[in-house]
Amino acid sequence: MNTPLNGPAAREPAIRFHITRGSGLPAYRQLVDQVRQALSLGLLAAGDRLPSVREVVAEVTINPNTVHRAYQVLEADGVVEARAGLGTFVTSVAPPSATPEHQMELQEDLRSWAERARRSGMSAEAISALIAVTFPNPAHQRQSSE
Amino acid sequence: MNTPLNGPAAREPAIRFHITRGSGLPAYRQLVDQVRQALSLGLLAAGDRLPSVREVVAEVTINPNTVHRAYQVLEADGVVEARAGLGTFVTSVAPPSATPEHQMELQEDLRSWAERARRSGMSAEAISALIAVTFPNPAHQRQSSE
Amino acid sequence: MNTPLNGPAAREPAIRFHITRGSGLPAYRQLVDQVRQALSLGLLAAGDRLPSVREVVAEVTINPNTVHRAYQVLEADGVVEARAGLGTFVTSVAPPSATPEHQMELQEDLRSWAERARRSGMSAEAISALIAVTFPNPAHQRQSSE
Amino acid sequence: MNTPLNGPAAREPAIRFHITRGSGLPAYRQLVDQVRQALSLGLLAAGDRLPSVREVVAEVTINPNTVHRAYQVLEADGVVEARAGLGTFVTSVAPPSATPEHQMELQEDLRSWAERARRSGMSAEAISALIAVTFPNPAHQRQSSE
DNA sequence: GTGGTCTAGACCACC
DNA sequence: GTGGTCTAGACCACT
Repeated sequence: MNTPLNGPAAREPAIRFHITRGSGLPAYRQLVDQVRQALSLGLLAAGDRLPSVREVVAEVTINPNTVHRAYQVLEADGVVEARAGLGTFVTSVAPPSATPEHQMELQEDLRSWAERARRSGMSAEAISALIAVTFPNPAHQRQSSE
Repeated sequence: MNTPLNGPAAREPAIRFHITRGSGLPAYRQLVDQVRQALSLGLLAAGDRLPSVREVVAEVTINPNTVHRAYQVLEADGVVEARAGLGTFVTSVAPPSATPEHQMELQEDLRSWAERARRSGMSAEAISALIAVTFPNPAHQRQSSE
Repeated sequence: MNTPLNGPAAREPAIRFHITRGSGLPAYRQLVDQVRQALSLGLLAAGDRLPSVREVVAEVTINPNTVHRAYQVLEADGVVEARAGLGTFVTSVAPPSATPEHQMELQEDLRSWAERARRSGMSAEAISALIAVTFPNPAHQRQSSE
Repeated sequence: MNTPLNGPAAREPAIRFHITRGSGLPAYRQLVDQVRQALSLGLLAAGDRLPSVREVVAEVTINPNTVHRAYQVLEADGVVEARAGLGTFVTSVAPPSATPEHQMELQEDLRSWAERARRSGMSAEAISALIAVTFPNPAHQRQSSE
């Protein structure tokens, strides 16, 4: 759990969003996916507060309605809960994963794998493609409603 | 060229498509991405013929217009060339990549990496998330053309 | 920019389209050509907003999809940029051309040339044909993109 | 009239075709238009023989059926007449136009006009656009069936 | 048979 | 309101 204290605006958000415009993925969906990813990696835990709509808008240049919609989807899926005047809070418990240390280790292994691939002549596109081919149906491709 | 033999209708298509409905990615975009991925992995080469629109339709249950749209995007990007009455052909040369053997080796390494991750307690979602976090802006997220 | 004043809905579109049904040229292509012509004549400049799809539909009696297709081609060629909820905007800078006054002068010369041709017995068809023969490959006959 | 002699294959064709692939205009339509233009300029006259389908195919890389179709359209419009074993011959009389000398003079004037336009900074595209704007509905944009 | 264009209409995402 | 995607189906052009 990530220091779940009280007081409305007292701490900085537990997650920072980013939108990739070029991708075909709708913006609201990118936000939803990022929350879910952070959850499954333990970067976000029950009780954590999502940044307010305004904070997100200030950060990523997006329409407030779009952020709001993403939060609604997450709430409908039972992942977060909006509390009037306080903000939006994670409610679902993160599924057990590897320890943060182990995850970092795995991430390092993945990076060095990519480095090897690049040294053997593969472009960034090719490496991406190889990953896509190896894991044909990644988890982020599911529908909403868990 | 990959399969330069036989008469026009004698050889099977150089690529087979698949659509993931649940993903937020538009179907036509998935087709486009799959062609580009195949190209960057050397699975598709200049001169190869893409399956006809009708063949794709028969295979993946999608509207002909949607397939056509994907092919149009690829043509606008200079990746393929459509010739009425003949079909749609790859024109762009694949950038040099690793040898097929080396690619298979790398793919095997990637699979065993994922296996290790899973054994250390990570769910498929978590593994996907870890990959997404490690490679923030994969190549397939670019916009078309300039 | 041509008309940089006023609020969003206050100014009239920077270009008006017209479709010639009888010509063999596809409608979407006529729209594309008209935008590019206006651009090369300086009638349209970076920042200008094209009429919305619905506006065009109301003006020329054409299917929204066809207009959309034209705008898509222009976007793929980097000429315009579509922003959902806002409209479609010219992005490419017009190449330097003659001054508007000079262009009007040249146009006047061209008109009087045609008048002379007509007085010497040539029909409108013949004059058209003479122009076509004199400029065999006009710019509007190019393919899109690379 | 352009030396209308006899004997099937004895003289060279009175017109040479060219196809612009990039243009949206269908190939058959380009052939039709070229015949009509030549006619209205007096380059083709009643009795002249069009090149045979084979000759056209050898010249412009096009499917025989497409050439055939163009000739059929012209025949349906009463412009030409196919005579079995002999070829296709122009039947319609050319409308009166300017004398060849006068036409050449006018063409020269047009060329020098374009030269002036170019010297004042206009690109080839801009010149094309200016012509298109000045003559909004050129004759070649009519439907078939005179 | 191939690709290409157009219409019609529904539904989604974004501002 | 804006643009974007998809379906359905008709018709055309080309080989």
